[in-house]
Amino acid sequence: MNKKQLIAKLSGSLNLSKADAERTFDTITNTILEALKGDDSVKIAGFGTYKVAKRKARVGRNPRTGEQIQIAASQKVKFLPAKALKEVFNR
Amino acid sequence: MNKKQLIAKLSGSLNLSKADAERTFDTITNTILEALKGDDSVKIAGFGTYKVAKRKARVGRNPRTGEQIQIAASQKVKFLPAKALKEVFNR
DNA sequence: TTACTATATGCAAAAACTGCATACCCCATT
DNA sequence: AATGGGGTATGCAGTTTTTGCATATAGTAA
Repeated sequence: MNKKQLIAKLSGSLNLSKADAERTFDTITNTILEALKGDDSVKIAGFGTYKVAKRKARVGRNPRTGEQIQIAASQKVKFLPAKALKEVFNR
Repeated sequence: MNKKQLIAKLSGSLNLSKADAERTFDTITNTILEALKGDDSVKIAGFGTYKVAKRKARVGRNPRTGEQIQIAASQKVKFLPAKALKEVFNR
């Protein structure tokens, strides 16, 4: 399912125009992003937690040439599924 | 930030009551979950992709006792941040 | 059409996972 | 509003899993 299809579904179940559904959706993702930018994690009960994970610098490799490359430290957004979410998929 | 705080923020920016903001939010997460249950991944451009990752059974270990343990196969929801999302945190 | 995303490659090192106790913070119920 | 219970974070070690490097292409999405 892609974003367009998701918006279409939401438009139906939320009884909103597609444009409004999309605005609503974007507002939510942006709010989550803003919180994460402020170095805060976002916990959503029954769904999961978004947090910014810091990754250390390390040695990588160019798969084409085999050449070693230094990879800088970085950050990425991690999503940890809530317990309830795991259970849905493990029964 | 927890769900309650997120809902409060959304209530403001979406100009909805907190109850409506929560219903809207829950509808979205449920829609995503339903899609994932159907073994589908959910791609949201500019944000990320949710997908169900299947993990094979394997041998683990109790870190306290060192004892070997059989770990059953399982599934978990994985979130892969979109390119744009990574860039936000790596500049 | 333009932009993004998945894939595929080899490989080193980071990170996740396991059980379990403790501490803590939410959340729902009283 | 207060309280109890439950989910979640943490730390531990060792093995498994994931990550992410360059880059072109194919497929998909905006």
